[in-house]
Amino acid sequence: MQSQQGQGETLTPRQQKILALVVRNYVETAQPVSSKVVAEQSGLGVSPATVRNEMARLEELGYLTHPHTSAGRVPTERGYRYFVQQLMGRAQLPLSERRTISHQFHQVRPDLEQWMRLAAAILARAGRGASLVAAPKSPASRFKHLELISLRETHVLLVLVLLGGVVRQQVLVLNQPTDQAWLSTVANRLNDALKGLTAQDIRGLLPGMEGFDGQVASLVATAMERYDAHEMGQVYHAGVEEVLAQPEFSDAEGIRQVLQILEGQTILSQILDEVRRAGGVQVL
DNA sequence: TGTGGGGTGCATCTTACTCC
DNA sequence: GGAGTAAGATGCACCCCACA
Repeated sequence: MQSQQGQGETLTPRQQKILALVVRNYVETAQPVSSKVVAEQSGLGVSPATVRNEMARLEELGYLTHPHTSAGRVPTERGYRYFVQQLMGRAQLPLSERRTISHQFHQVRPDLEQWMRLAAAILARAGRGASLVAAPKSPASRFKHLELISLRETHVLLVLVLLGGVVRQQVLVLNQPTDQAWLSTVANRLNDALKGLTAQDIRGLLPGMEGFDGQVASLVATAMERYDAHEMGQVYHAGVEEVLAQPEFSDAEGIRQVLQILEGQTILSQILDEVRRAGGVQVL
C-alpha cells in the first residue's frame, strides 16, 4: 500500500478531488461527509452513486473510512497525509510575514535556545494554535571553544562554546590571584587539546591533565554532560495554554489547527532559513 | 420503543466506446 | 454492425441515529 510519492497507488484526478473535498468538509463540520454533498460540491457532474463508488475505492486504499455502514466518510491519517503532501499545495508566505520573521531573528542573539523559543512563538502566532519545536538532537555535544576572562584577582569568567552555537558561562573562584595573560595561555592550551571532543572524551583526558588545566577541563566536561542530559532535544512550546483554555475546543477544531500548523511548514521553512543564515547551526 | 430522515450497498439498467 | 466491456445512473432494501 503505497502512494504516488513513493508510497504506491496513483489516485485519479477525480479521486484526488473527492478526497480533498472530504478532508475539507470534515475539517469544517466535524461530521462524516456524504456522497451527496461531495457530488454537489465537486463540480464533476456525476451522481452520488458514482461518488460512492470512488469513495469505496479510496476506502480500499486506506484514505477514507466510515464510522458505520450508513455514515458518511471521514479521512484516515493516511488521507490527511496525502491531502497535506499532494493536494493542499504550498501557500506563499506574504512578504510582510517573511520580513517580520527575518526581523525577529535579527533581534535575538545568536543562541540556539533563543532561536528555538522564537521559532515556537512565531509558529504559534502564525498558526493561531499551539506549537512545539524540538532542538536538533545529536548523540553528544562537542567542544568548540572556551575563553577565560579575569573579573577580579581571584574571580574568572569561563565562557564555553559548543559546536552548534550553544554558549555557557560560569564564574570560577580561585585560591590565588591570577592575571589575564596566564588565563589566555591556559585557554589556548585547552582549546587546542579539547577541540571537537565530547564530554566523555574530555573525561578520558583528565588523568593526564594537571593543576588548573585539569580543573577547567573537568568543569567543561561537567557543563557539557549537564547540557547533553537536560537540554539537547528539549522541546520548546508556545500557545499551548491558550489552546487548552478555549471552551469550544473540539476534535474538528483540533484537526483544523493541525492543518494550520502543517500549512505552517511554509513558515517553518522561513525560520530554518533564518537560522541557517544566522550561522553555523546544523538544522536536522 | 416506534418512526422518520439521512445515508450506504448492491443489483440492474443504460449509454458510450472499442474491437473484430 | 454486433458483441463485449466499462462507466455511470437508478431504484430499493437496509442500517443507524435522533427524537417524540
